[in-house]
Amino acid sequence: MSARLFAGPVVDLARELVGWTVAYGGVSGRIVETEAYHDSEPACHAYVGRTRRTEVLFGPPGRAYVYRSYGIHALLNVVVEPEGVGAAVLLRALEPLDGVELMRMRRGLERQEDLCSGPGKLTQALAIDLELNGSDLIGGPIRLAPPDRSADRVPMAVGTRVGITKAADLPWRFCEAESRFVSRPWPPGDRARRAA
DNA sequence: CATGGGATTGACT
DNA sequence: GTCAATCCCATGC
Repeated sequence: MSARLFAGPVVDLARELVGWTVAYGGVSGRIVETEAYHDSEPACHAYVGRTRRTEVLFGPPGRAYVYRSYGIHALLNVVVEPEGVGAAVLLRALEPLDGVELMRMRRGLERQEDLCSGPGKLTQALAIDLELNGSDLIGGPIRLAPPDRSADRVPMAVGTRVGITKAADLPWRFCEAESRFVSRPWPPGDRARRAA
Protein backbone atom coordinates (compact mmCIF):
# COMPACT_ATOMS: atom_id res chain seq x y z
CA MET A 1 0.00 0.00 0.00
CA SER A 2 1.30 3.42 -0.83
CA ALA A 3 0.28 7.01 -0.40
CA ARG A 4 -0.65 7.12 -4.08
CA LEU A 5 -3.84 5.32 -3.15
CA PHE A 6 -4.99 8.52 -1.52
CA ALA A 7 -4.25 10.82 -4.43
CA GLY A 8 -7.66 10.35 -6.05
CA PRO A 9 -10.73 12.57 -5.89
CA VAL A 10 -11.82 13.24 -2.33
CA VAL A 11 -15.48 12.36 -2.82
CA ASP A 12 -14.60 8.95 -4.26
CA LEU A 13 -12.15 8.32 -1.45
CA ALA A 14 -14.64 9.29 1.23
CA ARG A 15 -16.94 6.57 -0.10
CA GLU A 16 -14.06 4.15 -0.49
CA LEU A 17 -12.78 4.54 3.07
CA VAL A 18 -15.99 3.20 4.59
CA GLY A 19 -15.03 -0.32 5.63
CA TRP A 20 -11.33 0.41 6.23
CA THR A 21 -9.89 0.06 9.70
CA VAL A 22 -8.08 2.62 11.85
CA ALA A 23 -5.74 1.41 14.58
CA TYR A 24 -3.77 3.35 17.17
CA GLY A 25 -2.11 2.19 20.35
CA GLY A 26 -3.66 -1.28 20.25
CA VAL A 27 -7.17 0.07 19.81
CA SER A 28 -8.97 -0.13 16.50
CA GLY A 29 -12.25 0.34 14.71
CA ARG A 30 -13.87 -0.07 11.35
CA ILE A 31 -14.84 3.13 9.53
CA VAL A 32 -18.61 3.37 9.10
CA GLU A 33 -19.05 7.08 8.36
CA THR A 34 -17.03 9.72 6.48
CA GLU A 35 -17.33 13.16 4.93
CA ALA A 36 -15.42 14.81 2.07
CA TYR A 37 -13.91 18.31 2.23
CA HIS A 38 -12.26 20.12 -0.68
CA ASP A 39 -10.58 23.51 -1.01
CA SER A 40 -13.03 24.52 -3.72
CA GLU A 41 -15.92 24.77 -1.26
CA PRO A 42 -16.24 27.04 1.78
CA ALA A 43 -16.92 24.40 4.42
CA CYS A 44 -13.35 23.15 3.97
CA HIS A 45 -10.66 24.67 6.15
CA ALA A 46 -8.43 24.77 3.09
CA TYR A 47 -10.85 27.15 1.36
CA VAL A 48 -8.82 30.08 2.72
CA GLY A 49 -5.69 28.78 0.98
CA ARG A 50 -2.37 27.78 2.47
CA THR A 51 -1.96 28.93 6.06
CA ARG A 52 -0.19 27.42 9.01
CA ARG A 53 -3.39 25.58 9.89
CA THR A 54 -4.09 24.23 6.39
CA GLU A 55 -0.52 23.38 5.44
CA VAL A 56 -1.08 19.68 6.13
CA LEU A 57 -4.22 19.66 3.98
CA PHE A 58 -2.23 20.88 0.98
CA GLY A 59 0.60 18.45 1.65
CA PRO A 60 1.06 14.91 0.35
CA PRO A 61 -1.84 12.45 0.62
CA GLY A 62 -1.97 9.72 3.23
CA ARG A 63 -1.25 11.90 6.26
CA ALA A 64 -3.41 12.85 9.22
CA TYR A 65 -5.03 16.25 9.58
CA VAL A 66 -6.02 16.62 13.24
CA TYR A 67 -7.49 19.86 14.53
CA ARG A 68 -9.30 21.09 17.61
CA SER A 69 -13.01 21.61 17.32
CA TYR A 70 -14.99 23.88 19.63
CA GLY A 71 -11.99 24.09 21.91
CA ILE A 72 -12.64 20.61 23.18
CA HIS A 73 -12.48 17.83 20.65
CA ALA A 74 -9.81 16.60 18.25
CA LEU A 75 -11.13 15.63 14.82
CA LEU A 76 -9.24 13.21 12.56
CA ASN A 77 -9.07 13.53 8.77
CA VAL A 78 -7.26 11.62 6.04
CA VAL A 79 -5.45 14.02 3.72
CA VAL A 80 -6.11 13.09 0.09
CA GLU A 81 -5.58 14.33 -3.49
CA PRO A 82 -2.17 15.32 -4.87
CA GLU A 83 0.16 17.72 -3.10
CA GLY A 84 -1.01 21.26 -3.75
CA VAL A 85 -4.70 20.41 -3.45
CA GLY A 86 -6.30 20.95 -0.04
CA ALA A 87 -8.64 18.04 0.56
CA ALA A 88 -9.41 15.54 3.29
CA VAL A 89 -11.82 12.87 4.43
CA LEU A 90 -13.23 13.41 7.92
CA LEU A 91 -13.68 10.19 9.90
CA ARG A 92 -17.00 10.57 11.69
CA ALA A 93 -17.73 7.15 13.19
CA LEU A 94 -16.17 3.75 13.81
CA GLU A 95 -17.46 0.34 14.72
CA PRO A 96 -15.27 -0.63 17.69
CA LEU A 97 -13.06 -3.67 17.06
CA ASP A 98 -10.01 -4.03 19.34
CA GLY A 99 -9.52 -2.52 22.77
CA VAL A 100 -13.18 -1.99 23.52
CA GLU A 101 -12.57 -2.03 27.29
CA LEU A 102 -9.96 0.70 26.94
CA MET A 103 -12.42 2.68 24.86
CA ARG A 104 -15.02 2.31 27.60
CA MET A 105 -12.59 3.63 30.18
CA ARG A 106 -11.57 6.59 28.07
CA ARG A 107 -15.14 7.46 27.19
CA GLY A 108 -16.64 6.72 30.59
CA LEU A 109 -19.50 4.92 28.88
CA GLU A 110 -20.54 1.33 28.45
CA ARG A 111 -22.68 1.01 25.36
CA GLN A 112 -20.64 0.01 22.35
CA GLU A 113 -22.76 2.25 20.14
CA ASP A 114 -21.64 5.30 22.16
CA LEU A 115 -17.90 4.74 22.00
CA CYS A 116 -17.01 5.96 18.51
CA SER A 117 -20.28 7.30 17.07
CA GLY A 118 -19.03 10.80 16.34
CA PRO A 119 -15.84 12.51 15.13
CA GLY A 120 -14.93 13.78 18.60
CA LYS A 121 -15.89 10.54 20.26
CA LEU A 122 -13.70 8.32 18.13
CA THR A 123 -10.58 10.40 18.74
CA GLN A 124 -11.24 10.24 22.46
CA ALA A 125 -11.73 6.46 22.28
CA LEU A 126 -8.48 6.07 20.34
CA ALA A 127 -6.62 8.77 22.33
CA ILE A 128 -5.74 10.68 19.16
CA ASP A 129 -4.70 14.25 19.81
CA LEU A 130 -3.30 17.25 17.96
CA GLU A 131 0.29 16.09 18.22
CA LEU A 132 -0.56 13.49 15.56
CA ASN A 133 -1.37 16.21 13.06
CA GLY A 134 0.73 15.62 9.95
CA SER A 135 1.67 12.07 10.86
CA ASP A 136 1.75 9.28 8.29
CA LEU A 137 -1.36 7.09 8.19
CA ILE A 138 0.26 4.14 6.45
CA GLY A 139 3.48 3.46 8.33
CA GLY A 140 2.93 5.95 11.12
CA PRO A 141 1.60 5.66 14.64
CA ILE A 142 -1.98 5.66 13.37
CA ARG A 143 -2.55 2.84 10.89
CA LEU A 144 -5.13 2.84 8.17
CA ALA A 145 -5.78 -0.51 6.51
CA PRO A 146 -8.13 -1.67 3.74
CA PRO A 147 -10.85 -4.25 4.35
CA ASP A 148 -10.18 -7.90 3.71
CA ARG A 149 -10.46 -8.83 0.09
CA SER A 150 -13.21 -11.23 1.08
CA ALA A 151 -15.22 -8.57 2.91
CA ASP A 152 -18.73 -8.13 1.65
CA ARG A 153 -19.55 -4.89 0.01
CA VAL A 154 -22.22 -3.30 2.13
CA PRO A 155 -25.05 -0.94 1.18
CA MET A 156 -23.98 2.68 1.43
CA ALA A 157 -26.06 5.69 2.36
CA VAL A 158 -25.27 9.15 0.98
CA GLY A 159 -26.36 12.44 2.50
CA THR A 160 -25.41 16.00 3.32
CA ARG A 161 -22.61 16.83 5.73
CA VAL A 162 -23.31 17.37 9.40
CA GLY A 163 -22.78 20.50 11.46
CA ILE A 164 -21.73 22.96 8.78
CA THR A 165 -23.36 26.16 7.59
CA LYS A 166 -21.57 26.72 4.28
CA ALA A 167 -21.98 24.43 1.27
CA ALA A 168 -24.43 22.48 3.40
CA ASP A 169 -26.24 21.07 0.37
CA LEU A 170 -23.42 18.94 -1.03
CA PRO A 171 -24.12 15.19 -0.67
CA TRP A 172 -20.66 14.42 0.62
CA ARG A 173 -21.46 12.28 3.66
CA PHE A 174 -21.14 8.51 3.37
CA CYS A 175 -22.15 5.79 5.78
CA GLU A 176 -22.68 2.14 6.00
CA ALA A 177 -26.45 2.14 5.59
CA GLU A 178 -27.39 -0.30 8.29
CA SER A 179 -24.67 0.34 10.84
CA ARG A 180 -25.66 0.88 14.48
CA PHE A 181 -22.45 2.83 14.99
CA VAL A 182 -23.01 5.95 12.86
CA SER A 183 -23.07 9.37 14.50
CA ARG A 184 -26.71 10.12 13.93
CA PRO A 185 -29.74 8.75 12.12
CA TRP A 186 -30.48 9.75 8.58
CA PRO A 187 -33.18 12.30 7.95
CA PRO A 188 -36.24 10.58 6.49
CA GLY A 189 -35.78 11.80 2.94
CA ASP A 190 -32.05 11.30 2.91
CA ARG A 191 -31.47 7.69 3.54
CA ALA A 192 -32.60 5.79 0.52
CA ARG A 193 -29.79 6.27 -1.92
CA ARG A 194 -27.49 3.34 -2.45
CA ALA A 195 -24.06 3.13 -3.93
CA ALA A 196 -23.00 -0.43 -3.30
C1' DC B 1 -2.74 42.42 19.96
C1' DA B 2 -8.19 41.61 20.25
C1' DT B 3 -11.83 39.41 18.39
C1' DG B 4 -14.95 35.93 16.55
C1' DG B 5 -16.20 31.61 14.91
C1' DG B 6 -16.48 26.89 14.74
C1' DA B 7 -16.46 19.70 10.55
C1' DT B 8 -19.04 18.71 18.80
C1' DT B 9 -20.62 16.75 22.88
C1' DG B 10 -23.13 16.02 27.10
C1' DA B 11 -26.11 17.91 30.47
C1' DC B 12 -30.24 19.91 31.24
C1' DT B 13 -35.46 21.96 30.54
C1' DG C 1 -35.79 20.90 22.29
C1' DT C 2 -31.71 24.51 24.42
C1' DC C 3 -27.08 25.69 25.82
C1' DA C 4 -22.32 26.16 27.61
C1' DA C 5 -17.59 24.46 27.65
C1' DT C 6 -13.06 25.91 25.71
C1' DC C 7 -8.92 26.59 22.41
C1' DC C 8 -6.88 27.13 17.97
C1' DC C 9 -6.26 30.02 14.43
C1' DA C 10 -7.55 33.43 10.70
C1' DT C 11 -8.55 37.99 10.33
C1' DG C 12 -8.46 42.87 11.15
C1' DC C 13 -6.98 46.84 13.57
